[in-house]
Amino acid sequence: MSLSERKEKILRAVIDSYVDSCQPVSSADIQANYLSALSTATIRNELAALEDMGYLDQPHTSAGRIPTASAYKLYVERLMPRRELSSSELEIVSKYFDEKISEIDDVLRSTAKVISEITNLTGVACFTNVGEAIIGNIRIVKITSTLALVIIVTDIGVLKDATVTVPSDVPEEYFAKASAFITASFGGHRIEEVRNPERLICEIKDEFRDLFDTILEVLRGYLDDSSENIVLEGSSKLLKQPEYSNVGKAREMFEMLESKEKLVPAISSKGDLGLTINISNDGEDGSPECAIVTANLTTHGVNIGKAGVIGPIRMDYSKIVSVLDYISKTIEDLPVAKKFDKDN
Amino acid sequence: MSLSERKEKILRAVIDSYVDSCQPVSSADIQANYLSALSTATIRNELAALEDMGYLDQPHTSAGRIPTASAYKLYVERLMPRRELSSSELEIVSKYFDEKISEIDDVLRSTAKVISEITNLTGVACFTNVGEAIIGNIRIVKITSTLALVIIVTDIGVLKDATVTVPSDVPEEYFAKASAFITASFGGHRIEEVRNPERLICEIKDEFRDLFDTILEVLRGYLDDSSENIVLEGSSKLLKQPEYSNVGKAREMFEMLESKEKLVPAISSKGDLGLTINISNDGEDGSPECAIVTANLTTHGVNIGKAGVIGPIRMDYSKIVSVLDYISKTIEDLPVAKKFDKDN
DNA sequence: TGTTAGCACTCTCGCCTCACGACTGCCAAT
DNA sequence: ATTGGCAGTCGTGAGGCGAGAGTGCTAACA
Repeated sequence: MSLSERKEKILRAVIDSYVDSCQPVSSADIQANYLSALSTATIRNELAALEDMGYLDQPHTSAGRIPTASAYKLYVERLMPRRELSSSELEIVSKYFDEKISEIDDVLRSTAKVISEITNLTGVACFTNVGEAIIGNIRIVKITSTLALVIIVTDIGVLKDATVTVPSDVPEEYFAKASAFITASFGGHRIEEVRNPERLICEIKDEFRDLFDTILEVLRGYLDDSSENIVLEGSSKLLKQPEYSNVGKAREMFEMLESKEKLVPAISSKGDLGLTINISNDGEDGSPECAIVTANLTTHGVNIGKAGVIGPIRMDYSKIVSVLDYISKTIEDLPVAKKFDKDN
Repeated sequence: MSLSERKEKILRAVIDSYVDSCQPVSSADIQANYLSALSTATIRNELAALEDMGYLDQPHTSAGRIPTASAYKLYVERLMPRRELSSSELEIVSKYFDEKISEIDDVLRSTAKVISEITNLTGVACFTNVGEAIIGNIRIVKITSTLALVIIVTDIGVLKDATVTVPSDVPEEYFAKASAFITASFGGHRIEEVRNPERLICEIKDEFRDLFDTILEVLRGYLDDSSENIVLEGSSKLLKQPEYSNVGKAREMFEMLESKEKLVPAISSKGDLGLTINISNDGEDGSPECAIVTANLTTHGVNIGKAGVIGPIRMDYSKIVSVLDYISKTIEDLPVAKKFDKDN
């Protein structure tokens, strides 16, 4: 079903105004601020038609209109203007990305912070499913008489290392040899392949058997708690939004943000698109009424994760999409990204 | 100023009742639920006296009494009962600590979770000021042609490691020698001593000069962002407390929780006591009206950090102190703690 | 046929009032 | 010193009312 140009203009006006003020939009508002060439009566007729088509809602007879979820979807797909970032927004981005960033964790954190600061909503960033990372190099380093550190280098960077206990009488040279063997076994494989370890290597030397199993366990550990890898910034900003001035709604929202179990699927849904917009109406699955917009992050072509924004359904999609686009590009070219080259 | 036994009983009743219900407590309430032997008139007289002494407040003439901050202080010091944990509470603790915990991060996270779950408030845990950690062993490990990992082992565990860029032509053997030299230079010193590096060593071999400076920079990095080391769990639980049913108050609170700059001093104040109770009244320094109770965490005698609870001033101090006590003891004996022994 | 002015109608919101009831403080009796 | 009784205070919630916002509809007009 396609809309006349005038209907599109009016619908856009309703959305823009409502996003800005969170107040139902009246025909007079539209005339005063967006389309002064039309009379309020004409606008009213069009509003009534748009309501029939399912794009608008009316809280009660003597109130203005508010956009429905379908209206937002249409807005994102066809109606919204593509913006450039303002200079103050560009400044915020460079504030966080110009300073030296030395760890991939910092990339995620800065990304989430920038998003939050520019949009005044909650910024979120997470690693790609760590199971898909390709193992490059595994080093076991003895650090005390009974402890060793397992360092796993992958195409998306160095994983958070794990400590393992080892017998105190193992000489350091052993670990050098073991590292080489282990790297030979796992190198080039995706982490999730450890679920079927028998495919990894034909024969395991007996002397490395224990260590091999330990490393397997460590790798499985990464598969289990991908939850650790979510960064949230600016959750408190949600409390500034009128949608959550009701404490009950606010609590639903914060409970979702806190429970990674709910958050992970919400963020990673619809995997591979460049941009995902996920508008969830209240009640359908216990999740609060909110919208999540995420973009994939890549550096030099390697997918490292996702970043986006969480907020009420009423948000400035135009601005958000621009910001996410710009940040994606910024990260694509980040100098720090060199460290993720597969030159190991 | 000392209170008669009856005044103490009444004050305790007021606090217990108010903590439970968040409603002003009337003389009739006290008679019905705590002290049926006394008449309401007598209780009223005592209440008036306690109000004169500054322990109680009256929101308005026809309301009951609520405890003041001094009342809570007195309660914690002398009035409150010392409890044992209930069996369901003990179950929660063992749920989080019986499963294998392999990293110090996990200790903090579990601690915060347990506290939050038992108290229904926000649990917090953090490392001791990392500057006081004593360096044991520093290893530099080459992981790609241009990147190396700096692993710093201290008496409180392995620090989150840092990646540094290195010239691609440096042979691996160099790092082994360098690690030995660097360890010799820094070993046994507290991290904060790097502020005056000239005291650390008399002469630096030229070949290690660059690396030495890099490590200095890495160590200084830890001093700067101690903020990373705070774990919060269950912030959303605060929204269940009537104190924060007003969104404005809730936002103040969440903004504090989000800004490590405000949170760190609040948690680490009054350093060395076994238990610190910090009741901050609204407005005095921009921080929200809340109370923070923290305990020191040690394992096998080594101080590793702090843990506690953040919530409204009206909280069940008796329960909280018991929980913190019990958790402290649990962590003191955690098997995982062995890895912090200074045997390196 | 599309657009517009005018008007009656609807519904929310804030305001006011008022009566209820929760507690207290005080006084007089024990 | 304690207690019952009672008058007094004050917050709270219900109900009513008027203003104002915004609509839908109708009739006129291009």
